[in-house]
Amino acid sequence: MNDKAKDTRKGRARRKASDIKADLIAVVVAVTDGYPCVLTIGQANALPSGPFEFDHRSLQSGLRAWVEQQTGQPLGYIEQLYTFADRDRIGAEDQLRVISISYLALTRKEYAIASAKPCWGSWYDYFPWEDHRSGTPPVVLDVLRPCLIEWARGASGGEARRERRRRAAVAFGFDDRAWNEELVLQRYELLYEAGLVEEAARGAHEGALTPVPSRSMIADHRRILATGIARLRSKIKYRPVVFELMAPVFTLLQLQRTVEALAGRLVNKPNFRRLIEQQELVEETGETTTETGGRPAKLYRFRHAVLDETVIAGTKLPQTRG
Amino acid sequence: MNDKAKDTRKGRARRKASDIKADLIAVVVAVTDGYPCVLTIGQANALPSGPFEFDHRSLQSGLRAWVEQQTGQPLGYIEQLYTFADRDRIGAEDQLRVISISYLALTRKEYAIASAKPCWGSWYDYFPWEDHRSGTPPVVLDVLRPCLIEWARGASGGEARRERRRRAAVAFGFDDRAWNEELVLQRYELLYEAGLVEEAARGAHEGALTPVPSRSMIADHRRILATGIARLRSKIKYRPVVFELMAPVFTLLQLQRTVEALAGRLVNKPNFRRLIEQQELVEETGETTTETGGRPAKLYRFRHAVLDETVIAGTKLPQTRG
DNA sequence: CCCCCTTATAACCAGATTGACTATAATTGG
DNA sequence: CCAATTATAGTCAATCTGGTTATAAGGGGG
Repeated sequence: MNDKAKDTRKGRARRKASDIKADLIAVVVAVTDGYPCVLTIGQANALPSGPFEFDHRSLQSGLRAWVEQQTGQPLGYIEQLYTFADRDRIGAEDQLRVISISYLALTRKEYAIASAKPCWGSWYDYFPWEDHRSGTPPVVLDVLRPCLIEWARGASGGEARRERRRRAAVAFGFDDRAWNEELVLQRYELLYEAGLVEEAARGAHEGALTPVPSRSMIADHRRILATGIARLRSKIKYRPVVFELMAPVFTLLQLQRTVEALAGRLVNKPNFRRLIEQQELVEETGETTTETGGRPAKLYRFRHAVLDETVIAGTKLPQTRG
Repeated sequence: MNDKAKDTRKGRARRKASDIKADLIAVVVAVTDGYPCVLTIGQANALPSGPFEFDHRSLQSGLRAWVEQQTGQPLGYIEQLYTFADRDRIGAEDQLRVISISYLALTRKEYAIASAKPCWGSWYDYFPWEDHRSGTPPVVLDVLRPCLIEWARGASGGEARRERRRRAAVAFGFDDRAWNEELVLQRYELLYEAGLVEEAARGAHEGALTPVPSRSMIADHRRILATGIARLRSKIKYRPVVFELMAPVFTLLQLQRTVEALAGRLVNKPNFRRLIEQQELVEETGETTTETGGRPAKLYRFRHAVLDETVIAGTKLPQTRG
């Protein structure tokens, strides 16, 4: 064995395949009172994460362990987001390749243990341009649009300028295009490319443009969050995952408000009810609540049986194209 | 440093986080003459794969390198399938955790370089029960159904028996249920659980049932293939990925046959044409071909522009519910 | 050379789904 | 008891979907 050679000229020697580290990163989401919240650590600028270790039974259980240790929040529903290992993400000294495996988890804050200090924040603090529930937010038209137009003007060549204009228009719904709430990642990447988010300046980019007012995160965590939001906004339309975020018993309006918080746009009330009922996703508990003001609302619970019945088929939530 | 301690009692000492190996595994798909084919190595019983190494620029480029080296097939479209690292997949001697990162790649055989010996096989060799283009295949009703009924009978307790019956019925469309072509993975896992595929017997399972006639693969490669097929069958319905499998110029019927090969079921011809045209996914080349027999068919090409226009929105292929 | 067979292409129709709107019922709070 | 608020039911048109039928344009065999 050439262990000695390896030990003496550590970093610069040829690398073995096992000089690899795997990081687990979690986007943990909960919704309360119409606010879609994400779980963070540090100064609310990092997602819970930690290395995959030898005694972790699986990737998922390793993730659960890290999140619970760092935030006291136990996780229920988990799904994988993406795995990546680009050169940009190399560890210090270039000695280690880091593979990042990111996950989306859905939970409810009530689960949280009091001992730890879970740090929840509305994800619209990080993406103020994504909340269209009260119409297009001012920041889009007043800040982003002029900045992006300016950015497009900076391209070299007329064709490149038109291309930038078109991309911005598609992503943000300019020029009478429809807003598509699923394009979260495309929008973030466009702003990154245009130097309009804080983290774009870190890599010693060109002219340091003044970033759009929004909360940032360390490394590429905000990008991972964007991926999680996009995945969730897409998934609620064809899988009954919203219920992971609901209390065991809820009213239909509460369910609708949760969907709207996630999608960042309002849906039509009668149509929403019809869609939920005709898919038999929920059943009445027989009770009502008056806590909502007005006429008492029937309480419902999720029919867990549908997960077996339709397995993975149909079961789509409203397309929220209203 | 306790390098010495580590070197002497190698395997059994406490492990560092870096005792990790990452494997890249590819499900490479092409379609020719109505056969959906998968690229294999060895005795057509393994997917192309190899470890992620230090000089790979990214996971994807590492995958491309391995596939090209092992099969001579360059890859075009690639998307990630899943990353896993369960204890089952531990390396020999329990000294190494292996993380497997699987990908789905779409390509055309024409690309293949003559030097290597690419080994293509219809994926229905591995999943004979998945091809419903000529109606429900005999193996489903004559072999799988009785075997699964027998398996359900073997459960302990009436409730467990009913549960098994129901799961089998949902997955395979028994008892007047509709066949859902997307449940590829559920079906495979059900057969695995029932001991009806060859690899289920490897883990020294209970009674060695006689497996259903079908081609098997090493390790869990067949399971990964099932994941890839399921993803592809789902994705062709809402993203224009079929075109990655088509020649630059094609007739609408050729496009339809490709979709049918993937979905394992027939679609309605006029509806298919209407769907393709109204989405403006293709444009006429102005030429026609008589190679198809009968009346000459117009030739079309994919409008790559749609990838920009709709970005990630709409653009869905037929739901193939016919 | 004509007829038949095959495939391409166009037109049509009924049922289901969707989006949007309107009306009515049941509470609370002043 | 009235007004405000919320829940719930019903309606209507536009669209989409699955399916069928009819017509056009080639090649090949008798």
